[in-house]
Amino acid sequence: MLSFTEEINQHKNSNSIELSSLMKKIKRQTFAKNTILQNAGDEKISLFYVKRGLLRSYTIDDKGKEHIFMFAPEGWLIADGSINSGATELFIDALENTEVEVIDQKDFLELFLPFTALNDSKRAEVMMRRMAVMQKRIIMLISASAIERYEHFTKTYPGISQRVPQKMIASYLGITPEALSKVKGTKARGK
Amino acid sequence: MLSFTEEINQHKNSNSIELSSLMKKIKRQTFAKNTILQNAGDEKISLFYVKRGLLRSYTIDDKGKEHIFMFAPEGWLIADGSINSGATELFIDALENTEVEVIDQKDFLELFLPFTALNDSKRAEVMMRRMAVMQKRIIMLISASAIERYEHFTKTYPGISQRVPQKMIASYLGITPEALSKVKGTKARGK
DNA sequence: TAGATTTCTTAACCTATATTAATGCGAGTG
DNA sequence: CACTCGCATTAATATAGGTTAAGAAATCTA
Repeated sequence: MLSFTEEINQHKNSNSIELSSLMKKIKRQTFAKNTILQNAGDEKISLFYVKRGLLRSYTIDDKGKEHIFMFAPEGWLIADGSINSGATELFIDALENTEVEVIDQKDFLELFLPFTALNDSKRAEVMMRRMAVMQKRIIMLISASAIERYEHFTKTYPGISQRVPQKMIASYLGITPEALSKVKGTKARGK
Repeated sequence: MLSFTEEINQHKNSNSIELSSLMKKIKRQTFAKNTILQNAGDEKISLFYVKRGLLRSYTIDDKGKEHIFMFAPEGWLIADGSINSGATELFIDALENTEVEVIDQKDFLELFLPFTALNDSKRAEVMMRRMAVMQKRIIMLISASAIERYEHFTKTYPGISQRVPQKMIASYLGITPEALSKVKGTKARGK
């Protein structure tokens, strides 16, 4: 996927006033490892495009347990999809020193999307691809065993298993770190 | 949500030639209970708007087991979100005698979306709402117990638990019918 | 580098859910 | 109405994964 600024630069045809005012809405920021970019309950929803590094989004349940919703390595877009009560439900933080482009959800919807050529069927396609990924994950979660989930993860995020702690992968899969460790061990030994 | 035709009728401002050619793309059909509307592997992806009745979408795994992805009662839109290899991955069938409006995905993307006023930020909002629902379900699946999942289901589909067999609800939740029966029983007795 | 801290692994034990099977109920069909 | 057949329930048993705990390995930090 292209970053926000790259996407905009593809459409220089438009007048430069509109273009530069949109460009001002996009901030480039760097965050140190372990920095929190968004807290659940924040009223401003932002979209982050990862240029370098690694982010994750997650919830914390009543018992204080984290549940990772997604990871976002280079080239990924990450944001809280929830729009209830206008506030966010997910935390987003940096698992590595990370460089991002940021845009407000409001600006994204009102300025960015209408500006780019994506405001035709291509834009719907991008979102449908995203929904396809979620559909696959839901089906996996209702049907697959721990080891099958792990294998699904490695396909979805190639090369990421070396960059994040296993306990976070377990959290993403909806199992405990101990269960993941066990299941990986027995699988390796079984070969 | 509005049906396809209702959506179109909101935009009579456009010229009537374009409007009537679009209208021709939308078919109204009725399907008897237990009829299959779409098989996994079908090359034509259709979108179904349910005017009356009840549909569901589901996969069948290697062991022949069904996994229900979603239900679609009156007012819901149902379609296979997967776009891999241009073919569908889900089955869609009728749980009741059902009346729908149907449109091809291709026509939906190329004609319907550009036609309606939804081709601005509103359209993105509709899809974001959909993604928010999926986000909630994923978080529920990685974090909630059987009974919590059931309660989440009754909130998502109020009034539907009386219209579908329990074993299908169990399938939607990713648990066995026996487990759902037990868990409901102990909960009722526990009160 | 040493020490502290976090993460991973292993193991013993526990619990929720799966599996299998038997029974009874209810809806659909002749 | 009688006969299926699919569905729900219950129970006995099995198992995957959870919990707890402790030590080993890796990573961070001074």
